[in-house]
Amino acid sequence: MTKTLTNAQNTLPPSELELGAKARTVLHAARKIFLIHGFNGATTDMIQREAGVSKSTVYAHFANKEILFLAVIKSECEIFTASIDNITFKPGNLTENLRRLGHAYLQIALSETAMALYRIVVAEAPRLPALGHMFYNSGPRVVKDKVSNYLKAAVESKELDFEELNIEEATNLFVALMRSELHLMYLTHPDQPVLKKDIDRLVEVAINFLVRSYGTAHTQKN
Amino acid sequence: MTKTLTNAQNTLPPSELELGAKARTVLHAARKIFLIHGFNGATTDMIQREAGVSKSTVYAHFANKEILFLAVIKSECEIFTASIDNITFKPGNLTENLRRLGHAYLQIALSETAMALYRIVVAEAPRLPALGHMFYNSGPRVVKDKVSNYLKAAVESKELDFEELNIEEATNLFVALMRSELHLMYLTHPDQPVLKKDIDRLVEVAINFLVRSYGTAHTQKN
DNA sequence: GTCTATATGAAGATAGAC
DNA sequence: GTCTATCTTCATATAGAC
Repeated sequence: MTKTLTNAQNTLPPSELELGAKARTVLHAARKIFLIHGFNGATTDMIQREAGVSKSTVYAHFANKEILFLAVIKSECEIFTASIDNITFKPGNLTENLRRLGHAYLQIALSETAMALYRIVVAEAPRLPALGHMFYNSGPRVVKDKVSNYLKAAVESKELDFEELNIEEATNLFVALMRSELHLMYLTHPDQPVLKKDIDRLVEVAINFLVRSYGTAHTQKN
Repeated sequence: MTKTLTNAQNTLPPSELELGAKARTVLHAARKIFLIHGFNGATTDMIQREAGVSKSTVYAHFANKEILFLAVIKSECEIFTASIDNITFKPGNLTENLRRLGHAYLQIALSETAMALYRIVVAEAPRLPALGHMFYNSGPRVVKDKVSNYLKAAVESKELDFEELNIEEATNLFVALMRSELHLMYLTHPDQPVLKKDIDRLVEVAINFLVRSYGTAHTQKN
């Protein structure tokens, strides 16, 4: 009777918080294996072995491989969102805040975990569109809201003026400048380490670009 | 004896041109199946069925699944490069040429095939780094060379002046502006069609952005 | 819930006839 | 080279004891 109050459909993965200790062990093992091997490359055997439990323990908590996979991705997306939410602004000038925004974002987006997640989601999205939407809404969407709010404030305080562009377009441009081409570079060259120096330079170049185009008399250098 | 003149190592996939009719049938079937299902998701059974041949015919021409996969990706990359090479400039003003460059690039990058290829390469790159390098060099690298050459000419003709930026950085910015965020949007929302209107707007916005920042007295509007 | 053992199916790859 | 039939391995998932 009271059972109906919990997850009505067992087609949905359980949320991490409502899991017991053993189930979390399985989830963490699954996270590791899926992020390394992808959905099809990962096997329930690997996960079971990594977790140090038996097969039936896995299936006692997760109906099947796909449900377990979705639980992992959902959990990762939540962590992703949380770390973006943690980005803070130092009250101060435009350039400094854009710099913080850029560094914080790139530190997340270029992390091992985020790139592994990106690889999997982009690969599986055609089969599981919900995955793509979840990822977009937990990551890029959240970043863009953050940037968008900041840019809006900067327009109101007359530090920026986008003229013919609306805020969403301006946001897209700035975020795009930040991520690419470094993101693509690392995605296709997994054997090369992410260099802090490159990130720093990229952020400066992007900020410069933005301020040159849409800074006001207050913020333009020339 | 003369055999040694051909592919010395059978660990390398054969080039498309040196294949017989049946082998090409297999390759084309494999192309379709791999681009839809990815490496692990595709099975040799599917490929065999799609090609309308038997299993041993597949293995007669390609040593194993991975070799066949590499042959497909290599072939796709070559086509990719060729279509980028086809981008031409209309002698005329800066804006018009950037527009041609942008449209041609996005038409390729946002095509079904290119996005399917991107999904697979990005997913498999950690296991097969050579794949990532090949893709980067056949696609993004070629585009960037194209853009780079054009921008260099535009600097020499005093239509653009990048000041503190070198040409490579300027190229990265422009290409990044073009691709993102539309690329990411479509990757994570495979159920949504690519809209010409969005591409057009994106190209205009990016060009405007570039010219505002780095146009000279000749090319600036204000 | 958790284990060991196993059912059941599918995958990659090969044997042997033609 | 190409086919049919098959080998072997490994995958997902379950049965049944504790």
